[in-house]
Amino acid sequence: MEIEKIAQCLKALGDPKRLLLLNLILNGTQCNCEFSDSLNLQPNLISHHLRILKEAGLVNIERDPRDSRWIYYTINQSAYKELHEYLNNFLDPDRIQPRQPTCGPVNEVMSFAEKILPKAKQQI
Amino acid sequence: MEIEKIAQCLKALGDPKRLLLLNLILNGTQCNCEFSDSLNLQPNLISHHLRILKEAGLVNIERDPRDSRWIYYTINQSAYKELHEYLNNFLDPDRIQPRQPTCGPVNEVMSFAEKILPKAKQQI
DNA sequence: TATATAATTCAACAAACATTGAAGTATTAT
DNA sequence: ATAATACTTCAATGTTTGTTGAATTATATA
Repeated sequence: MEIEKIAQCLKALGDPKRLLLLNLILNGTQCNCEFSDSLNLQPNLISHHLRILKEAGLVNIERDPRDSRWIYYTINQSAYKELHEYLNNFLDPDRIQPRQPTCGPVNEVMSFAEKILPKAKQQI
Repeated sequence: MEIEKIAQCLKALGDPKRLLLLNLILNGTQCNCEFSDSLNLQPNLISHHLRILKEAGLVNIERDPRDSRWIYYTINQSAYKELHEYLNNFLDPDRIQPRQPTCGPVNEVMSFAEKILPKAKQQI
């Protein structure tokens, strides 16, 4: 998954209403009308936010075979799993490295240590 | 962590350049000048994006005690861990529920089953 | 004191975004 | 055929955002 795609997903999720919307879909809610009632938003605004989630690839769209006026949104499971795994790795706190100065005053001290006190530096 | 705060963090991360920036901080890089070199962006633009990450609470700012012209950005570990855990739960694919129709044509069938075939419905 | 350095802040702009109300599409019900 | 339903798309609005270049702050150096 490319970084632009990850950013697009995160941007799509970076809105409280869309987070609530996605949460409803996760819970099994699906119709625009239900979203509209739950979130107290106009149907066209729901459509707008759903499209952003869809364009990010997080949700699928499906029309009811009996009455195609009804549209059901579902989680795109593969994309969802991929995002989950990517973020779980990316945001892993174990990845946090201590500062590795390559410039600035601290680095000059390090350079000094490198020249004058090579063994002391190894202990730092 | 409130949903608005989560959304703010996700929004802050919803930009390729800020993802790269955060990745550099995670790896131990810190000075504006280094970010500027790595990402090929002007220092003031780096400042802009760093501020958005800071305002989301994801990074800390610290001035060099020897030469306070230099500013070091570091990961806000507690906020980072909290976000990691929250998203790991929120985006967990196991949370995905099957559709639970409460309206639409499918629901009418369910209502029919509820009235006429209560035992058959339990098998669905 | 004057100059250089590291980074931020300001002003300005076009592009993108959320929101609203109205119109449109496709389908079903009467 | 007409009306109702479920939802989308369009047009218009004000707001926010990313980007640029210039000005500014704060500190260190010559």
